[in-house]
Amino acid sequence: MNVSKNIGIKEIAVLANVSIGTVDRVLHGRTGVSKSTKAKVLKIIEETGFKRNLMASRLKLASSKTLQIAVLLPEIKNEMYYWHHSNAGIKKAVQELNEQGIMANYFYFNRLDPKNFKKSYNMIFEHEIDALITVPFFEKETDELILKAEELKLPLVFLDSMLNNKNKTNNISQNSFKAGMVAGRLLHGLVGDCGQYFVFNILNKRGIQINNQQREMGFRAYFEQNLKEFDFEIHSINMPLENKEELEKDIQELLNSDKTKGVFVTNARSFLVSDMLKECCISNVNIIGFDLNLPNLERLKSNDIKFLINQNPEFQGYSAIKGLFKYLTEQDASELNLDIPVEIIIKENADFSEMN
Amino acid sequence: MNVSKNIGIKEIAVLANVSIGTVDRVLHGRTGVSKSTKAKVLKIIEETGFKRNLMASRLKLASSKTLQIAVLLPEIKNEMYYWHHSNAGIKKAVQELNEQGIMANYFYFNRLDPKNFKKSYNMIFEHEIDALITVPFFEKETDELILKAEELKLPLVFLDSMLNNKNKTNNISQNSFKAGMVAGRLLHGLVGDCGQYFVFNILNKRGIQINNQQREMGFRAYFEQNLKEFDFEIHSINMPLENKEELEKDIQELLNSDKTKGVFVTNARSFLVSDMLKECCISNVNIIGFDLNLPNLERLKSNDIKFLINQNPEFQGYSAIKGLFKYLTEQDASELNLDIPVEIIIKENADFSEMN
DNA sequence: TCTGATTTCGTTAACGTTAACGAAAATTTG
DNA sequence: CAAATTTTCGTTAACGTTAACGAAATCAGA
Repeated sequence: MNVSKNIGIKEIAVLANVSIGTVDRVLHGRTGVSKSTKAKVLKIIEETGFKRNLMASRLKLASSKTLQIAVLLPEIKNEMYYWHHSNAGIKKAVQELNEQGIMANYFYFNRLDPKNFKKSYNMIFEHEIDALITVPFFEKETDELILKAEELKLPLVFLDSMLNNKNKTNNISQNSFKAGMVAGRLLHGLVGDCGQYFVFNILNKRGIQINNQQREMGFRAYFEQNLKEFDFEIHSINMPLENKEELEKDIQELLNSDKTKGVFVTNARSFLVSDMLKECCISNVNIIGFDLNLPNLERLKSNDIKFLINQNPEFQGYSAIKGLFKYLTEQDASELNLDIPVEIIIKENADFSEMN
Repeated sequence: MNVSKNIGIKEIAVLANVSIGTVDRVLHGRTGVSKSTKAKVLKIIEETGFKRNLMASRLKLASSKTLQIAVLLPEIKNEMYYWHHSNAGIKKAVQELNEQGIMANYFYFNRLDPKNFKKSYNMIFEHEIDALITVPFFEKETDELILKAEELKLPLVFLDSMLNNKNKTNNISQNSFKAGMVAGRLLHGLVGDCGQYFVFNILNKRGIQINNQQREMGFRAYFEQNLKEFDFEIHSINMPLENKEELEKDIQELLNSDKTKGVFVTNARSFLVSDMLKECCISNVNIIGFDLNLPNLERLKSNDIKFLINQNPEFQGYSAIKGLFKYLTEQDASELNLDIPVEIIIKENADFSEMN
């Protein structure tokens, strides 16, 4: 059992023949140290593999300055809503790091109003913050935000990216294309080569999302890559949230056959599709959708939905805070980009405890 | 933006009209404080909701005593082997907590020799350790270990539990029955009601494991619960690792039909079954197995295995260290029992980066 | 060469917790 | 009731890092 005491700033100072103050100065790249002594200290640090003790560092610093993380998310209407989970993860991480001096400040924007998003982040910039966590909802406004953050040298992390950011930014999100591929294989396994396939894109007032497009592309890519003789069609159905009655006729026509049917719902509302198809008396249908919201979980439990894909929003939020903290305290940005696994949920491995 | 400074031991001392030394004494339940002052301090602590600053605590304590965690795992033969991943998770957590004063000491036992397991943990007990992480491989010896650890008041965490521990202990492991249920649904989805089902239990010198039995039970339970008219058979095949040639004949006979076949391999060697069936020219077969070892991943990539269930050994090891640290530093045992999710892996959401 | 400005650097008091040390108070003993 | 014990409690120096403060050394200008 080796017991190697970690080397500290004091030892470095002795070895380099300087004071701890000087070591601290070079560690933080502060001014006031000559080139030669800087080199000397750096050499010793290199040789000894010294890493500063973060816990001592945070103990000292947390008392004078707590890191302020701004969080800008869509308005949360419903306790069980998707963003509620992102928030929960953020809160959990902040709780864990609380004594180390970090705080989250929550802001919300109207999910249908780009202007409001812009106004919100401009308002945030008037406060003194150290980083911003948000969501790339609106293409143009997001680009502007990226530029502005760069200008202000403000770390920026996006959750649930729906945009192909041209500028490289920090993204913690699931690869939607990959998720579509997963959905493809799962549905294909259930439905087989002789079935019918449908992609349901549910449209809200903002139209179809890039995320959903990517998911559909991945879904189609699965079939193209895995079935040489691809002689059956995948129907895309764009379903507006309102006046879906007129759609129901088309659906009756399209889906009313004896064939096994596979339905891929590219967003979180697969329960709506499930209910609609049930109402239309469509049978022999296998549905796969996204996100573990309450109504989806109910349909999973009742076997009306076969698969759900989890984006783990709680983990996304949690990771964003942890990653930012690491970046702000260690200048280590490695945890600011995360590819959230495509988690496959069925009735047997689902956690229904939130339903009770 | 509220900025609430955390209350400290000093404030408690002032409020209770005692010195910080006394506050520290009641915080640690040490002797030397009268009943009345103890009550007084406790009351203030309660009222203020004071939580001691762990980072300051660890800063002080890490210098005088680093926590020693003993890790006793089966001998690791192969870099890619299952236990290698447990080890990697343990190492990662220890790395993260290094400066807070924690160390892991690794020990290995012969996987086929219960005596050696016992000898190993007895040897470990001669060292000064603060906790032990191990694996419940052998029923009798594990029970003895549990008793001994209780006696020594030594925290004990089991990874990959294969035993129904009568004594309550700390387990970080996947629910094997549930995993079997998951396998049941996934295979049933692919194979349907008209197929044939097989459970392969691969036997090594130690015979069949309780884990594997539980998995089979879960698998069968799925079908019993979900198919009212359950008129087809699930064949169990016990396959010894050596002289499997004689088995091949039986298998030829059993599996040689046009029907779609579903094969559930209850341990990590599904690649062996896959290869064997291929050799026997059995077609139309769907295999599901456990663990993301290299040969399994290769068969997943080549579509010879359809599903793999991940037990996330790395996460298990990681969580064991983190949980023990929390317990040893905060007396909070809540993270010492973990139900590892049944993670479903298919070709599209697998991480093949370790194959390269 | 002397003054003043500037750069370089060492000293020190914190951050909140811990526990050793010893002083004071309370209790027991003869 | 004084001496000896025992119990209760306050003081203090750490843990490793930070940054303010000011001293010493170097440099610039006349």
